[in-house]
Amino acid sequence: MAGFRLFDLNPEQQKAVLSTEGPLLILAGAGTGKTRVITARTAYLIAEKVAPSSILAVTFTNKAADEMRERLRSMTDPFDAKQVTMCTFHALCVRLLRADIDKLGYKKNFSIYDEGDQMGLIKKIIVRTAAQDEKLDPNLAKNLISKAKNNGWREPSPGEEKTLLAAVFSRYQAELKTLNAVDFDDLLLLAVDLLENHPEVREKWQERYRYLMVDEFQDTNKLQLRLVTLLADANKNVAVVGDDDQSIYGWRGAEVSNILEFETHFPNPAVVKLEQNYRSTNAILQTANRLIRNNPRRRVKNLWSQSEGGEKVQLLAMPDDRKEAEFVVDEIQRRQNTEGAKWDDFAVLFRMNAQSRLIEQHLRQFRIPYRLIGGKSFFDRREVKDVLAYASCMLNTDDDVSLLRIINTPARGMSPATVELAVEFSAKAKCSVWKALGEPAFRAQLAGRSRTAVERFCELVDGYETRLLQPLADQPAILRSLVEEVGYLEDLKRTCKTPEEGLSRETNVREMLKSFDEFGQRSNAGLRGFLDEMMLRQEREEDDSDKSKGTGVTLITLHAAKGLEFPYVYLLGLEEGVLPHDRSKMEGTIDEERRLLYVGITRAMRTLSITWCQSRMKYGSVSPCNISSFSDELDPEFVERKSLGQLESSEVSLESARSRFDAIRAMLARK
DNA sequence: CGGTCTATAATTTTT
DNA sequence: TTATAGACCG
Repeated sequence: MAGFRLFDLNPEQQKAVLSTEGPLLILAGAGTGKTRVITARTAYLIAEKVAPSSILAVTFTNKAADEMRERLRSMTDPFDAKQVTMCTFHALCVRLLRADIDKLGYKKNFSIYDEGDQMGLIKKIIVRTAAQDEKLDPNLAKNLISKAKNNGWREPSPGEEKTLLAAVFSRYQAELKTLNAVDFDDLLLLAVDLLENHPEVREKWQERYRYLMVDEFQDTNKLQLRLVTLLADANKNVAVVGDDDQSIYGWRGAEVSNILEFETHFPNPAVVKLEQNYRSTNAILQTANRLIRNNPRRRVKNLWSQSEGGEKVQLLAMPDDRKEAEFVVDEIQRRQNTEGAKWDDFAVLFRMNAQSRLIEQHLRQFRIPYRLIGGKSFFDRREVKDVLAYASCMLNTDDDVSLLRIINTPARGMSPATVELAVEFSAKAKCSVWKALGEPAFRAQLAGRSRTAVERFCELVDGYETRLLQPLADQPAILRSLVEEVGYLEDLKRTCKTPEEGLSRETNVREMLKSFDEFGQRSNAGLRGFLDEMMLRQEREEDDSDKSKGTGVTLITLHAAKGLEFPYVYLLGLEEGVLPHDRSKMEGTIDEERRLLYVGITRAMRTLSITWCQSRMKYGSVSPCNISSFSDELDPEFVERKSLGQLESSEVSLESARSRFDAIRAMLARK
C-alpha cells in the first residue's frame, strides 16, 4: 500500500482529483495522465471516507479496467481496492440484469450471445423469413440491427416495418427472448430499460453506486449515456474523462456530442482540462495541435510538454509501398543498432490491416521479432465455442444456438433430419428446441432409432443440468466429466487434418477447463459467472509469430493504437484515399479521419516518421497515389519533408548500409 | 458429405 | 491480391 500523494500531480490533475461532488468533466488530452487521475481520484475518495463499494468506474475494455484496478491496488488498501467496482459497461449491465432481468420477462439464467451466435440466429431467421426472390446479407442485417439497438430502438422504426430487414429484426428480438438469450447490444438496451421503467431497481443501484466515473467518455453511445444518466440521477456525482479529439469510433455508434455537450446532460459541471503532456516531444505535440485545430466542433485544447524540442517529425515521400516497407524496416534496424533502442520501442501504425503485410514480410526477412495486433479471436476457435456451448446448454436449456451447436457434436445419432424436425416443431409451437425435444407430440413423429437418440440426448442434458445446479457442486469437475463422457476430445482430434492441429485444439480445450478451475478459486459466481466472463472477454489475441517471447516491433492499426505509446513511431500511408480513407469522404466523416491521424501522431514519444507513397498496390494492381490533404495541415516548423531519394544520398544511407551489414552479420552468427 | 472451384468484394473493432 | 461465401461435383 504505497498510498497516493496529491503533490505528485500537477495543478489541473489535483483539481480533478479534489472535485469529488457533482458532475465533473475531465478533458484529458493524449498522454496527460488520464488513468493516473482516475485512480488517484478513486484513492482520494476512499481516503475521504467514501465507502469503496459505492464507487463505480466504467471502462470500454477489460484491459482498461484491469489496468485501473491494478493501479488502484498500488495506491490504496488492497482490501478497499477490491470493493471498488471497476468494469466494462457490458459487465456492469450483466450485473444489473442478473439481479433483475426477470422484471423484463427474461429468466435470470439468460445466455449471452456473441457475434457468432448472433450471426447464426440471424441467418436462420433470414432463411425462414425471406421470400424466394428476396435476399439479405446476414452480416449487413446484423450490423443494421446492432446500430438500431444502440440507438435505443427495440423494434423496427415506424414507416419501415414492411421491409424484410424490419421483419428479421422483430423476429430476431422475439426469438432471443424465447431462447432466454441476449446479445451484446441487449445488455445495454435491457439494462437501460430496467433502470428506466423500474424505479425500485433504479433506486437500488443509485444507492449502491454513489460515485461514478466513466473512462473514454468520447466513445460512449446513446445507450451508454442513458445508462450513466440513470445511475447518476440521484446524486449527480459523475466524473467523466475523455478527449473529443480522440473520438474515432463514430462508425460504431459513439456520439462525440456526449462529451461536446456534456453540460446539457449534466448541468453546471466542474470542468478540468489536462493539457500537460508527459509523453511526447514538443515537435510531436505541436504537429498534433496544429493538425487537430482544423476540426470544427471541438473542445479547444493545446498539448504542451516540458521537454523542449526533440527531432523534427519526418514526412517522407516513397516511390511505392514496397520501398516504404523496406525503408521503415531499415530505419528500425538502424535505430536499434545505433541508438540502443529495443525492438518493443518501435511501432508501425497504419489505417488498414492489409498495410501490415509488406512490413511483416520485411521484418521476417531480417529476423526482427514483431507482434501484429488484431488477430483472430480465441472465440473463433470452434473447440472453445463448442465446450462453452455445452456449458451454456446445461445452464439454459432454451439456448437453441448452443443446443444446436452441440446436439450432434460429437455425432450421437441426431440426424439433420431429426434436428430439422425439432426446429420446425419449435418454430410452430413458439418454444425452444429443447422444449420441442421433450414434447411427446414431437417424439411421436420420430422413427425408433431417432427417438432413442433424442431420449438419450435429453437424459444427458438433464443429468448434467441437475448435477451442475446442485449446491456445492464441483462444477469444473462436472464440466470435465461431461467433455469426457461425450468423447469430445477424441472426436475433435479425429476431425483435425493434422495431429498438430488436433493437439493445439485439444490444448485450447484443456486451457479453458483450467481457467474455469482458476475462476473457481477467485470467484464464487460459478459456471454462470465463468461463462459471463468468457463471453465478455473476447479480446483478440495477438498472433504471435515469434512464439515464446511476447515482444518485438508492434504492428498495429491506428484505431487499436489508441491509448498506447511508443518511443519510435512510423505512420504509414499518409495518402488521399488511405488516410483519409476513400470511404470516409462518401460518409462525410473526414473529421474523424483527422482525429485518427491525431491519435497516431500522439502515440509517439521521441520520434515520428510519417510516410506516403507515390504508388501503391491496391487489390493486386499498382495505382498512383496522392499525398493526403492532411499533409497541408502539418506545421512546417516542426515537420521536415523529404523524399527517399534525398535520404539515400545523405549520411543516413551510410549508417543504414552499416546497420544492414551488422544485421547480416548478426544473422549469420545466429545460425 | 466434403472438397474444390468460381464469383465477388474489399476500413476501422470491443463487448 | 486475397479472403470468403456459395455453388457444384465426385
